[in-house]
Amino acid sequence: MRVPQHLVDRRRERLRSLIRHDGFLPVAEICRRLGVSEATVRRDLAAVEANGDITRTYGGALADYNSSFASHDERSGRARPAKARIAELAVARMPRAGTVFLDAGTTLQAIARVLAGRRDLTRLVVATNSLAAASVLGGAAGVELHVVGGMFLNRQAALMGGRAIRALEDWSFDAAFLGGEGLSAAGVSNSHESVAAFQQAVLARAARSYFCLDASKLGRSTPHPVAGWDGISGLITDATARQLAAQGIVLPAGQLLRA
Amino acid sequence: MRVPQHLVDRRRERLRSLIRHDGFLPVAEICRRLGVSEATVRRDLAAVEANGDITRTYGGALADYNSSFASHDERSGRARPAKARIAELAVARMPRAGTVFLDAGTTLQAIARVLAGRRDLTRLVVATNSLAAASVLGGAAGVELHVVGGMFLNRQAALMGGRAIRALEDWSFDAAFLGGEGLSAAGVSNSHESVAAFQQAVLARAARSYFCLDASKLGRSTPHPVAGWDGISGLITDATARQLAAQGIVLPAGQLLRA
DNA sequence: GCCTATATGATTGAGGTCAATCATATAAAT
DNA sequence: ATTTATATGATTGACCTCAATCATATAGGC
Repeated sequence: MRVPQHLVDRRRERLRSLIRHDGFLPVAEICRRLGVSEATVRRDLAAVEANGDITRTYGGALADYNSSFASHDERSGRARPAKARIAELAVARMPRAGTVFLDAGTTLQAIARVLAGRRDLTRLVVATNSLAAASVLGGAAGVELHVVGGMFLNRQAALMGGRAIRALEDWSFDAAFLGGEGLSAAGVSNSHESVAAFQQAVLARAARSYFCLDASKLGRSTPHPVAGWDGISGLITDATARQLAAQGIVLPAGQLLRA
Repeated sequence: MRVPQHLVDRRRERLRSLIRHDGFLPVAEICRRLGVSEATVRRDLAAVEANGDITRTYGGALADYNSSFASHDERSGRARPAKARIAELAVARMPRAGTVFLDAGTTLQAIARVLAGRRDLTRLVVATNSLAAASVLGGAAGVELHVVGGMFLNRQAALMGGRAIRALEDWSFDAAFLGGEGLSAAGVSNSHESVAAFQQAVLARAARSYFCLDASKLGRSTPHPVAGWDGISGLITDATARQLAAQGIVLPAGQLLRA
């Protein structure tokens, strides 16, 4: 009945990605897809949930980016997940009135959620190419929300491509908040060229720019560079200066904003 | 025990935004926040879910924007509502390859859902200003999805305004499928000027154009006219020719497509 | 003002979900 | 090779969720 550890790990990784892909899955459906019993699914869910990427609900589990319900463990004093702390730091850097850009990605979604909860905004214009961020911010108090049009990329659930870049010509931002997939000595990089090109177009139109990446991106180098460290205003991350230095990333004080 | 209709509507609107904000909420939590019984919450959930913005799960409800889980209610073999029949008629009018535009609104959302289920599309380019339609169509087979950027209007969950109209200059459509709020002898009308202006811009760039409205819009005349009957290719509706004639709407055969 | 339609909360029975416990098979440890 | 640790599935009982039904109060139409 016992199964090798590496198969267990693989199954749990698969579970994690299934949930993140679908947003929500009921336990019965997970059983069917994974071909294991409910008991095992529940145990797996407990294990993956402890890693902080998903949240269990009665009857299933959902990806964390879908829910600020994760906030219930914020109250219960435990260490809040890295993304939430990054999000608060990013929102603190936003003006109460002005124009900002929000990129796509789970970290940016966390930022959108925190931003939607702010009650002191007066006239903040937010532009985004992320449908998820738009959903969260739609109707938020004090926010005028714009979506930058473009071609829908399924993987990122975001709008990209030539039309998106052209749409940016309409804009200039007081501050841009961007995500990324790789974080190395050379700077921030992404795995898709169209994403990198779009982000560069955003950078060109932003007075200030912040990259928001959690520590899991550290050391990963993806093929399409976006920007070097001298081109950006700040890196918002939960990684320590020591961890960053180990990867050859040394930033002047003020440019590194630790969550 | 009975409560005024506008309060019910407001509570349901609040429910919708609560769920969209938090991504997921358990029923018990909704009860607490709305201060009503579980029975009422379940009824509200059923009502809001029918509008297509959220998905119920066992024990709660989650925002639709990420879940491909919304299709379960199509399976249930009940008599399909008028919108679904309108949707199938509209989708039948779409080319398998080409460029089409989808407007915002619940009827168009139904169309998007049917379109996403089609498996015979080869290279259909779909442009929309509706975030809901985009969510549904994201990743659909054979569809290249584009979102027309613009300012987000909370009421319609769609993108409008000058930027949206300017973004249309990039496009020309083989066919456009549009919604509307009023249906009278004069033609189709809407309650918001920016919506009407945007739709007119779409019409100007579409070789063919179809308005898709269910019978509930019959006789309602809203202040901002969009188009007269001579300017459009067809009206797709579940209303009978007799019902239409009673409102002074007489269309030549071929222009009236009855669902 | 009267009547009807309906929004609500309570109740109930059916069915779903969960954590705990246990037996078992087998991967790791020695 | 033997022993130990653990991953699994089945079972059980407690708890939860849900839809249906009903009584009731009141909004909305006449």
